Amino acid sequence: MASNYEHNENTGIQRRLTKQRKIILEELSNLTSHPTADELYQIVRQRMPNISLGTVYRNLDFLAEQGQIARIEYSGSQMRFDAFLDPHQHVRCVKCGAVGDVFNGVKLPKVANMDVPGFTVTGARVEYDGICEQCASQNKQN
Amino acid sequence: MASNYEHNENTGIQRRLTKQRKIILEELSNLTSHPTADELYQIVRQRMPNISLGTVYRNLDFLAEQGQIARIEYSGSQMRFDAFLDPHQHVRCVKCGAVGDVFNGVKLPKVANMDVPGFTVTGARVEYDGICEQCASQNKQN
DNA sequence: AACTTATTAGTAATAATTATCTGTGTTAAC
DNA sequence: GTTAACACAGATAATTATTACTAATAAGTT
Repeated sequence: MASNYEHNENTGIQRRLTKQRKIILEELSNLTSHPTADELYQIVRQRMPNISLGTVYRNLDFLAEQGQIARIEYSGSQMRFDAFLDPHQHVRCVKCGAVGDVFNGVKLPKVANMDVPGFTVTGARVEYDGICEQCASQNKQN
Repeated sequence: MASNYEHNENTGIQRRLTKQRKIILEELSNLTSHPTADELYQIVRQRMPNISLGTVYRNLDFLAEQGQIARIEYSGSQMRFDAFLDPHQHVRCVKCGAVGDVFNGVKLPKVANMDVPGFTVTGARVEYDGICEQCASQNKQN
């Protein structure tokens, strides 16, 4: 039953499992919608009305740092978060920004030895663009 | 001397090739650095001190809309612009955000017929992460 | 229970971008 | 050539997403 938060070996800083952190992780885990910080804030608020948006941001940062959740930094848009960690890729609706999972995506080859003048390439990812069902049906949604 | 305006067939709106627009496109074309709007603003200012940042943004938007330049909307970072239109991909330095060109990148297969529940996939792109030479040598630059 | 200090709520600050507004220069119509 | 229409400029204000600051609180240890 040991806590995950007892000690960070690197920094020596003791991390605490606060109610807020617990609820944020719980609620994110219940979602498949890849919410933004603010969207998750609205949800968490229902269980904990006084929580602040800053706390949500801070904990999402922390959890991403710990590798417990993943940041989805999709091109030119707001940051989104995902508690599902199995390797997969993402599509984004170019109309509304909704993000979906792609499990049968393109497999990228090893990229570490690529010859790119001026850069040492360390990684790569594929981003898909698309239209979500909702936007496809309602042909003029934002 | 041809008239200095363009007629947009789609909108019927008459567009003007202003000094500002001309210089913005010229200076961007001279750069291989994929500048941000503000970086380009600083450069254009040397030729036209009274130009405003808003004008740079407005014209970059316009030029991108017309397909004369490309927007580089790299994950979770500031927008950058590129006047070089031949198909290529980009690396971004994870330390300083600098963007470089990748010409020998992964070729993505056609993606339009992918089966992704809830989405119609229309396109895809590869984003590379890396470290630029400068950051690699000075091991503690931002 | 007392103590230490990481974390919180609340708020202010920052950064990037977009919108507004008024004046000006070009263009098209007379 | 005048004039009316209007795209665009510069200046500035507003917005949006995110981060920083601070005093009070509470998690985890002793």
